[in-house]
Amino acid sequence: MSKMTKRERFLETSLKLINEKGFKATTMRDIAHSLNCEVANVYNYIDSKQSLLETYLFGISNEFHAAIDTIIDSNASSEEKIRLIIRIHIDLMVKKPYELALLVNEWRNLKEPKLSTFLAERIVYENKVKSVLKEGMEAKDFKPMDIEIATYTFLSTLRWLHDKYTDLPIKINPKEIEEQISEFVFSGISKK
Amino acid sequence: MSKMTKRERFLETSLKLINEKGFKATTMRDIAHSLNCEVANVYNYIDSKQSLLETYLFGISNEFHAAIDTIIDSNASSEEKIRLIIRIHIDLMVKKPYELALLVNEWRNLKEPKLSTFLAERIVYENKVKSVLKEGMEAKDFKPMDIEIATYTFLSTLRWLHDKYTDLPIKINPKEIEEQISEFVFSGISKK
DNA sequence: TATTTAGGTGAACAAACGTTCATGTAAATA
DNA sequence: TATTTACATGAACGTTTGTTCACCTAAATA
Repeated sequence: MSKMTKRERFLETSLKLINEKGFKATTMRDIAHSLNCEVANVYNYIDSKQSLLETYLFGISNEFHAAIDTIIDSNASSEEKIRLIIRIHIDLMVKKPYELALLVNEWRNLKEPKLSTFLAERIVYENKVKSVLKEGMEAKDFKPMDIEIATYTFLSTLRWLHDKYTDLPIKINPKEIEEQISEFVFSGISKK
Repeated sequence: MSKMTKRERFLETSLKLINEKGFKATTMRDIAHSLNCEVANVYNYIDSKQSLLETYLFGISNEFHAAIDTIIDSNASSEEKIRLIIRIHIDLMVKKPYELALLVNEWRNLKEPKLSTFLAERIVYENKVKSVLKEGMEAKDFKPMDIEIATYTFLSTLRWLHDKYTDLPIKINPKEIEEQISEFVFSGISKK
């Protein structure tokens, strides 16, 4: 399907552009220019600028949900579940760093009612993580913590990845990152 | 100084607006409207929309630098320095949550050469944190870690604060957050 | 009193924006 | 061969944008 290929090339190009300049600052003419065509042509591939953003954001959001659901439904231990959550974040960063960066930086540009849908999905995701931490606390695998603070702090440890991964030409070793972050999350920086 | 008061009221109002809608999405007419005046009047307080952003960003950036310099120049232990860095981040979140949110979300909208200046300052800040972690590793206070990953992971644990603090009407207890995050950073979530 | 200053107005500007339209071409399909 | 399809164009649209201008008013200052 030559259309599919072309459309995907278009999606990839505009994705990088939006990442560099931000969604609002990227104009349809910018996108056209980096594809060596005229503005009007862009509308052969996409309905509107807004739907472009929606495609990216809900696409990557769904991937996160699919991945975490598999983990939660498994019968792994709480610790193992947290390790797996770390892994899927790093996997997705390697496979789709630009989509991930968009997820963090550009969701504000969604309009209602899509914005509310997106935020609701995000809360659901956070709650899934929260449930794993809670489970682990109740099983005494994890220490007693404020569950809200622990959830946000934990998720934050994974939120800088895309930044370094989209910028650097030299890619950091994902396995190394996974080990280092897991170690950080489970036992911190202090020498015991 | 009635001008100072008025100008500060103007700065505060536009700061919140920009946080809600994003810098690009906030128009000068939006700002005027939320001040119950006309657009032209806004230019009595500020040179341009761009300089408005610069004022905020470099203002809060300077505060972070001033604070961390005091810590680094002290003769506290590495662990104590990290604890103090956590504290200043939380202090600033309490005092200036909106400026902090801007620092995280809107720096992309700076234009050259201010953008480069800002990014250079940020790298300097990260390097200051890095030096504390390195110092602690060499003194065997901290475990052996990849210094880059440790720095970014540590700083990330502090980067979600503003989000919750600007949104919620009920403020979380800063002292509690400080303790929880310190515990997370130094010894992780595992029950030892 | 005369004058500077702080605060405020409405209209207008040139530029940039997302989007549409009528039209064209070359290849794939029927 | 006839027709659909994918890809492409340039001009134009209505809006919105940041910013400027000439002008106004009331209070503080000289």
